[in-house]
Amino acid sequence: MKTSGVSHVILGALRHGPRSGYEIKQLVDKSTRFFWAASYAQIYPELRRLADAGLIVPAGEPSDSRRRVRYRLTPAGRAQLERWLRSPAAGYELRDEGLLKLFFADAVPRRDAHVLTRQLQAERQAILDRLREIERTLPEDVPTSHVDVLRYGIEFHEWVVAWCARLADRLDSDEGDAEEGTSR
Amino acid sequence: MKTSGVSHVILGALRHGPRSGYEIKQLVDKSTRFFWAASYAQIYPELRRLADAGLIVPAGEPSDSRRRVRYRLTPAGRAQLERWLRSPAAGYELRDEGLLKLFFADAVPRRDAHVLTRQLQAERQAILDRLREIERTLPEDVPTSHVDVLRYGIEFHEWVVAWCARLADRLDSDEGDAEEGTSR
DNA sequence: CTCCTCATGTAAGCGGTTACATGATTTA
DNA sequence: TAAATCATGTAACCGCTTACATGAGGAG
Repeated sequence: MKTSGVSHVILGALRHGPRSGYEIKQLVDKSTRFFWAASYAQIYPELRRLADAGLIVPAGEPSDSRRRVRYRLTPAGRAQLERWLRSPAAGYELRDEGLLKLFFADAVPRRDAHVLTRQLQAERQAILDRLREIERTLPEDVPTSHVDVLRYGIEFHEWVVAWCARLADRLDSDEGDAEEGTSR
Repeated sequence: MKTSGVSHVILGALRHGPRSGYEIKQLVDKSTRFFWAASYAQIYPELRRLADAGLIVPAGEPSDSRRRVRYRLTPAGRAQLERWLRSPAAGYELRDEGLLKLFFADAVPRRDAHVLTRQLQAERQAILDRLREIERTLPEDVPTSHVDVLRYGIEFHEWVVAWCARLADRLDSDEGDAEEGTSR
């Protein structure tokens, strides 16, 4: 079976015990969403495919009167997860409208570019705040690998906010130069 | 007309003079690709739509014996570009397989997690090298806004590489602890 | 009894990539 | 004259989002 994208999220989410599609979605929204999102419309059909391929099976556990199907990894599923983790490829895709605007910022007066930068800074600051909130309310039993990645997010956003501030200051101090357009 | 995504790239690419679809694609591949990619299959149809909407027009310039259509911004097109640049929204989307692997890294022994981190570091270092090469070979007349964004890319990747190195060192020094699985 | 959360799903559509098709012009 | 590059385009497909549908169980 060709695993890719959602498959790895699901396989990974099941690595420490059975989870349902709903629970996986919750996990994703609380954690991987920032660098790898997934929706129900991806998760549920993919659970089917993974089950058909024998990588996961419904865990026949005692149901607590909730209609719900939890899946667990089969040996084949765990092997697949480990194979993926050990494989070298690790693509990277970004769509950052803020950077795109900054890139074309010389189409508007310096003033506006300055405002633009401050807006970007504020947005990233808001994300940073949310990440810090997540860190504060982190349960005890969370794996270190999760903490590592969360710290990545926090420290990255700290860096971005500082970078925006630096750029904004520069755009501010140079004020008085030629307006409009050619800011080179 | 509903402008979004490619529209802004095109409008932005035309802000300093007429460009053809081919030239826009080249510009994208050399610069915005890292934070906003675009393919021919997006660019050419979008040029049509923008022209139909009156935001751009074919620049009837003296052709240098090349079959080619360059477009330039109409006043409406420039207004649209500036409106977008001044609008507050600036979405952000990331798909980072490296982080996803790190997130699930406690499914393999510490050794493998260490290797994984080093691989990630090497990949990001390679991107960093390419960005530095671009910076070295930057033409004179490039707008400062482009330089700013390139510097962002370079400094960001410097930060990432350092972060990976730190994590890898930690995974290395703790060696001797419990293998396999529960790395907390 | 009502509302909220739990829980599983699907249809339609959008944004994007990949692969292909075509031909002109320049360079070796 | 062959190969590379310039130049414009499209069809098929894929991954993903949005919106909707349905119903059960728990909370007030």
